[in-house]
Order: sequence, then C-alpha cells, then structure tokens
Amino acid sequence: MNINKNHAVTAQDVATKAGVSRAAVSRTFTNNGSVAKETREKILKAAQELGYQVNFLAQGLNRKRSQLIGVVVARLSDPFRSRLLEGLLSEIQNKGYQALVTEIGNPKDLEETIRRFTQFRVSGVVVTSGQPPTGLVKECVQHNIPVVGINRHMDIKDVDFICSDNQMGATLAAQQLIDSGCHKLAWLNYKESTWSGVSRGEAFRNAIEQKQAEQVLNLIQITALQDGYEGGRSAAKLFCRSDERVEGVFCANAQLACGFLDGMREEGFDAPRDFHLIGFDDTELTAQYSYRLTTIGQDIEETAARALSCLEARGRDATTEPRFEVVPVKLVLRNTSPALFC
Amino acid sequence: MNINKNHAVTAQDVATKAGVSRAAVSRTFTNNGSVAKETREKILKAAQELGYQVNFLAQGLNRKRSQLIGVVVARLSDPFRSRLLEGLLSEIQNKGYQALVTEIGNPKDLEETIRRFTQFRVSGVVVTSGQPPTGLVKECVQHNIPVVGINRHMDIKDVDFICSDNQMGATLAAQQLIDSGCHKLAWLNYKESTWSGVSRGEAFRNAIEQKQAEQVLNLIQITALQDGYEGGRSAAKLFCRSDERVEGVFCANAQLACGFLDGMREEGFDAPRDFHLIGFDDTELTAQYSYRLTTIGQDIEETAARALSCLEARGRDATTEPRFEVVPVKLVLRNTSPALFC
DNA sequence: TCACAAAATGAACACGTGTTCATAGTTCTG
DNA sequence: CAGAACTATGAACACGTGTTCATTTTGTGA
Repeated sequence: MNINKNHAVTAQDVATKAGVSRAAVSRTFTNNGSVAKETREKILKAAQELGYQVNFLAQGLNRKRSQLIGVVVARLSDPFRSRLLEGLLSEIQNKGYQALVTEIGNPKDLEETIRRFTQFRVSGVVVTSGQPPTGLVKECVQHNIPVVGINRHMDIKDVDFICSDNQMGATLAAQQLIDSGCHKLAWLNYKESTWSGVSRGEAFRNAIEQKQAEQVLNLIQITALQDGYEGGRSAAKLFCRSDERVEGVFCANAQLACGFLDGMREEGFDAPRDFHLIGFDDTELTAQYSYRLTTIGQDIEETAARALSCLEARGRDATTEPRFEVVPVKLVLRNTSPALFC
Repeated sequence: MNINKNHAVTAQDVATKAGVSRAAVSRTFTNNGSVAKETREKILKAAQELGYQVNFLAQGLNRKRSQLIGVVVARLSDPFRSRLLEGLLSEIQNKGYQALVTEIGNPKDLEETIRRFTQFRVSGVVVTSGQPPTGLVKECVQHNIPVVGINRHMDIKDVDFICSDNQMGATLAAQQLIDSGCHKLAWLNYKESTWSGVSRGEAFRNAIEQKQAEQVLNLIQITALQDGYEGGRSAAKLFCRSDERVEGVFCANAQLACGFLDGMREEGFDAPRDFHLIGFDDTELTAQYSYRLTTIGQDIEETAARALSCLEARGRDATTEPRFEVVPVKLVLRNTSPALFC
C-alpha cells in the first residue's frame, strides 16, 4: 500500500488518493468548514486505507497551541500525590489531551520546566507542587497559557485554584473527635508545612474554639521535624517522652498520621484504645488492616475535573475572573476513631 | 521590549535585532554548522534580551522527531509503579527530554494512546504496563520509534527489554529462607499474574529444587484471587482455614506480601514469630514499622537509566540487535525474615 | 427559467524551524 | 605568491497542517 515505508503518510497523500484537494482533507478531520457528505466519505476511506493520522506537531504549530497539558508534580512516592496524578491523567486523556508530566526535585529546575511547557505551546498547566513557582507561573500567564493550582493558594493574578475543603474537613474531624468524648486534642503538622497543612490547622483551631463555648476543650500542637511517615513516627516518640497527654489527634496528612500511629505503637500506645486519630487524605495505605485510619477523604475525581474545566474556560477567554473553588470532603470512618452508635 | 505582546518572539526577530540571517540563529542554537564567535555572541545577547525560546513544535516538525518520550503506565496507585515512574521522569528530564505520560485503564484505550505518541513524533516509548500491547508496539516499530519494555518480556522484533534479575532475587530469597531454617516453603502469586510474577515463581521453584539436593524441602503454591494488598490478605485468610502449614513465604510483589502479612495477623499469626516472609519490590510501605518487610529491592535508577540508554541507542541506529538486559537486585533484610548471626 | 443564497471546493498563505547549497572571505601550504 | 582547504554566511527549500478567500456548484423560491 504505502510505497515509501520511511515516508509518513500525509494529508496530501490522502487528498491525492481520494481525488480531492488537501484542504478538503483538513476540513474533514477538523470538522471545520463544510464538506459534502460523499466527499467526506471518500476521504475517510482513503485515510483509513493509507493509515493516515494527523501530525500533531504541524497542527500545533499552525494553531499556535498543542493538545498538551503540562502537569507539575513533586514527591510521587507520596501515595496521595500519585493518586492525584492518576486522577489528573485520567481526566486529561478523557478530554482528548495528552499529559506532559514533569517532576521537580529542587525548585530551581522548575524554571526550565515551565519554559519547556511554553516551548511546546501547551494548552494549560496544572501545578500540584507544594512549593509555589510564582515566577514561572507568571511567565505562563504572560504567554497566555492557562494555569490552575491544586490544593495551594497563590496570590497571582489570572490563575485559578482548586482546593479541597479544608475548613469542612477540619470541622468534621473536630466534631468526630469531640463526639467521641475527646477533650484533650492535638494538631500534628510538619514544621515547614505546605499551604494545605497550615490551612487545615487553622480551620481545626477555629472549629475547636467554636466548640469551646459548649464544653471545656484543650488543644495543643505537635510539630514534626520531618515530613511524611518518618516525621510522624519520630514526632510520636518525642511526644511520648514528654509528660503531655492527649485523647484525640488530627494530622495534616495521611503519611504523618500513619507514622504517628506506628510511633505511638512502638511506645506501647494504640488507637483507638488509648487515643483517637484522624488523618487527611484517604489513600490505599490508610485503608489497610495495619492502620485502618479514620481520615478525611478528598474527592480526587471532582478535583481533577474542575481543574480541567478551569483550564478550558480560561483557554476560551483569558480574561475570566479568577476562580477559587472548594471541593467538598467526606469523613471516612475506620478503626482509629470509630463510628458512634448513639 | 516586545512591541506586539501577542506575537511570540521568533528566530527571525532575533536575527533582525542581531543584524544577521535567521539561519545563523538556528545554527547558534543547534550547535550545528559553524558560526563566528562574535556573531554567536551577538545572537545570544539579542536572544537573551528578547526572551527568545525555540518553538519545539516547529523544531520537531522539521526534524521529524520531537524531544518527547512516551511513557505507558498502569495502576499508579501501586507504590512500586509510582516509584518507577518517578525514576523514569527523573532520568528523562536529565537527558533533556520531556515525558508524555499515559495511563491505560482498559487495554483497548492503549491503541489510541500509542497512536497519539506517534502523532507527536516521540523519540521513544517506555512501556511499564503489565499487559502487553503487542499490536501497538509493532506499530511503533513500523514508524521507526524505539520502544523499550520494563519488567516484561515480549516476543517482538526490534524491541529492547530491561528487567530486574528475577532469577537472582528468587535465589536470594530462597537462600535466606532456607538459611533461616525454613523447610516448608510457599510461593504466593496472583492468579493472573504479570510476566514478572510468573518469572519470579519459576526462578524460586528452580532455586528450591536445586537446594533439595542438600536437604529435604517442601514447596507449595498459594494463589491469590485478587491482585494487590487485598488479594494477599484474603489469600492469607483462606490459607489459614486450610490445614496447610508453612514456615517461609515468598511473594510476587510487595503489595501481596503486605496484604498476606496483615491477613495472617488477623488470624493470629505473625512474622517472624510464626513464619518468615519475603516480598519483591522495596517500597516505602514495606519499610514502615507496621510491616518491616524483608524484600528484594529493585534498582530503579539503574533500570531507568538503561531504558533511556536503549532508546537512544536504537534512535541512532534502528537496526541494533535487540537487547534483553538484566538489572541486579539486592536482599533488603528487615523484620519478617531477619538477618542471621552466624 | 431566472435570480439569488448557500454550500462546496481548491489555490495560496502562514506557522517557525533545520538544513542544504552556493558564495564570499580567510587561513594554510609548498 | 598561487592555489587549495577551510570557515562563515545568507538565500531557499522542506516539514505538514489550518484557514482565508475567491470561485464554482448546488439548491430554492418566484
């Protein structure tokens, strides 16, 4: 069929075979402009037989925009991060785009990364990194590339944000702990936490303060010197060596929570026997038998869907009013703070 | 500086500003052809001031090859998969490429996926999926796109493979279990396992058979009806209800192993008290206090590096002899089968 | 049948780059 | 010093597509 094997079949080939002009082929595949029904059929048949497929590079060059969407991720080893990426990939592909994924190690790489995005004329950029790449995001905006941030509020003009409802999550956690009879509460977070963590902590404090009108409650803060599982574990050990006592703990994320639980176990304490524990982010890990952690579950599919919706909206009209959308969360009751039977 | 804000600065702009031809600009940025030292400096200065950056779409169109590398992943929620992706991303970026990541849910999506890769004229494709996309891989080969598979042997012409040393891993595991005094051994795998799993099982059986010359050993097979953590857990429960007894278990992957351990715990057994347990894949999860699983650790960085090396080699010369490279693994001793003090 | 609107079509341009080719300038060599 | 070898440079073409703009064909109502 294809005489020259090394020559990728082009729209011209299809046009020649179908006996029409190349413009007609282009119109057929973009559904742009009008083309007679039988002509379209001839073209589609010829394309099918030749195995024609549009060259996205040429298409993007012409349209000044590719079907690519840049995704900035960090620390994929964190289960929540990888689940979020999974959700984003799924959504991106469903909408007919392709994901250009970049992991940033040290922040200085990020400049080059975003630059590459613009060089590929991406249709949009999703930033899931905790560290805010302010300068580069501005560069994108300047290049007219829509940007959306996830779980991270940045004070940048013309950028949208999707965020899980930290307020709601913290309130649910506070409610559950208090209803379970906890009076001495703790908030566990990493020392140099991301914005999400800080935001959840503030919301938790507010929720507790509000409840203090009804009953006497005590809130202390436990600070982890590392992030992730190990951070939570050493925080627990340190905490046990102090003479503090606590009945209910709320953690900034699931990794910290699992680590904290394991650290407490090493010291002879366990949940829910000796204290209640609630984490943020409902990952596979938290559901496992060894943890069975009660958590605040984020709606990843909804988050991803809204992120892409933002990108598309801003792609159509760059002057859209910046959105700051909040996605509802839910309380997932498991063993470390079990359901109440009233 | 830039008069027309909506007009991306092009090589022609740089040429005009520097008072040279556009060809000189191209030569400067590609290090192709010769350009006088002072001319180059003029051009670089002008480019710097204008903020010029090469349009990768145009470049790719011309070169018939983009700086993109397609990565096919599946089940990112599996910690090992996401760590592998992390390693690949890092290597891809270090080599100056960009990753086009696609997650495939059901296998029928994969055809369209690979088609998209070819439409973007990727420089190579990395397949990490367990399911073998034979047809599409062939399509890539036909389009002269290098393909490399990871941890999956496929019988396809002109495709390279990188694989962790399952033979070595299984032998190390057998040695450790036997040296620890286990005589009744079991191999746990998912019913419809990937090639990796099957390969590890065969190697384990071989290793045991070899050892049987010296002492009497017993090997049974435990089959999980699901994959992943839950598969391991239910397999353990089922196993306990049988009257079989076992002293050392080797699992096809870490998720199965963690699940199996938790399942056994639910039934009142624990490792290493009642049996020894070794898994494959050393992930963050296995290191955590609640599991402290002895595992076979894969060298992800090395695997990723070799994968890219294969792609580049085949990119230079498509007729290279197909490689099947084996990456050494190591035994990571932890609690479920502790180190021996001889 | 005619006038006119609407649909269909192809020629031509634009997108931004890499690379070949011929030419002018420069250095080397015997 | 003449010729050769080499470096530097710009004009021109190719890459494969989308889209505009005339032009031709078709359809419609009177």
